[in-house]
Amino acid sequence: MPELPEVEVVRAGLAPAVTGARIEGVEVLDERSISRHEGDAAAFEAALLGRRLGVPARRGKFLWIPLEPEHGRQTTDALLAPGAHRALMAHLGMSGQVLVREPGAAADRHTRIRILIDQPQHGSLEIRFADQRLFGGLAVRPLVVGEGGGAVPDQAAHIALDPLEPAFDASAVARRLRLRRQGVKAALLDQQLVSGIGNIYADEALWRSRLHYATPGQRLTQARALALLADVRDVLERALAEGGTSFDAQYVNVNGQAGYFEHSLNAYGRGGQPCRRCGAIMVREAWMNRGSTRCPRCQRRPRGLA
DNA sequence: GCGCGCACCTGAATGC
DNA sequence: TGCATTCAGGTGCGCG
Repeated sequence: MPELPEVEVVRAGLAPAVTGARIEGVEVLDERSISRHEGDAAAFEAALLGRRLGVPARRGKFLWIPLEPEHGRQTTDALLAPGAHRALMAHLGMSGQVLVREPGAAADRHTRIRILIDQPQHGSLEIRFADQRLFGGLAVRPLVVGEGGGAVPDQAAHIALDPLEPAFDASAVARRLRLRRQGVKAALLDQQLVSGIGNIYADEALWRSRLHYATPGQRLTQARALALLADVRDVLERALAEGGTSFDAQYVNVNGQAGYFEHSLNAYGRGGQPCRRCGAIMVREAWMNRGSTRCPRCQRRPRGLA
């Protein structure tokens, strides 16, 4: 599942291939993959055709490529003031992939959108958005001022800074976390508190911090909350260094290659296996319509919780 | 405002 | 062998 490290690997892979490129063709094969776009496939294609792409950017699990300003072109987008900037926004959802291929390369399974570009250094390339479960998608969205002051697509304006952004204020996030009555795992997955964390890295960070997922944020000291956020950052950085996690082959980089962090996972997907710290058998429990894996010895349920 | 449950969606795995 | 069911989970929305 693509979380922050996987999306960052995709962003970094896209940067040399798309920066400065001109869009020569757009083909929407499945309109469900542009459900976040306001308009039909024809409108999506018209919004991109002939535009030049800027440097890909990311916040949490949202990825976008700014479209360079249109000089002398009249916009028909009611959301957009004349001269304002827009971006091609991507969210990978559960199974989205952004692939860079040579034109005419063999078909990729579940390809939903094809974008043909001409890049000054690399010539003609095809960007493919493939998505099995259709939770992800592409959209052309106006850029607005997001948290921290930078430009983000309007649909990501509510998304908090992620732990790898220079402006991320761990002390402030820890204070907000400690106001929550909800369990720490639910808080970590709240993209309006801290972005980029999904089920895999939440389980990994909680294992490192020896915290049960249901521990209320209110029960954490500031030091414990800061230590948890440090563990979150550490696990994200390590996963990024290993090219991300390709647990069920739903994530690959822009060249279609899997990451290696699956081999370094200590919690997610290890139910029934011994804890790498204490040897107790890890348990996988139903939690919030998902699964959550923990060590019953290292990550005990807090006293007083059902 | 917060916390929780649910719909969306497909294909692999499992059960009968 | 074939059909039905279960499971995976990020996001947005509705309800209490």
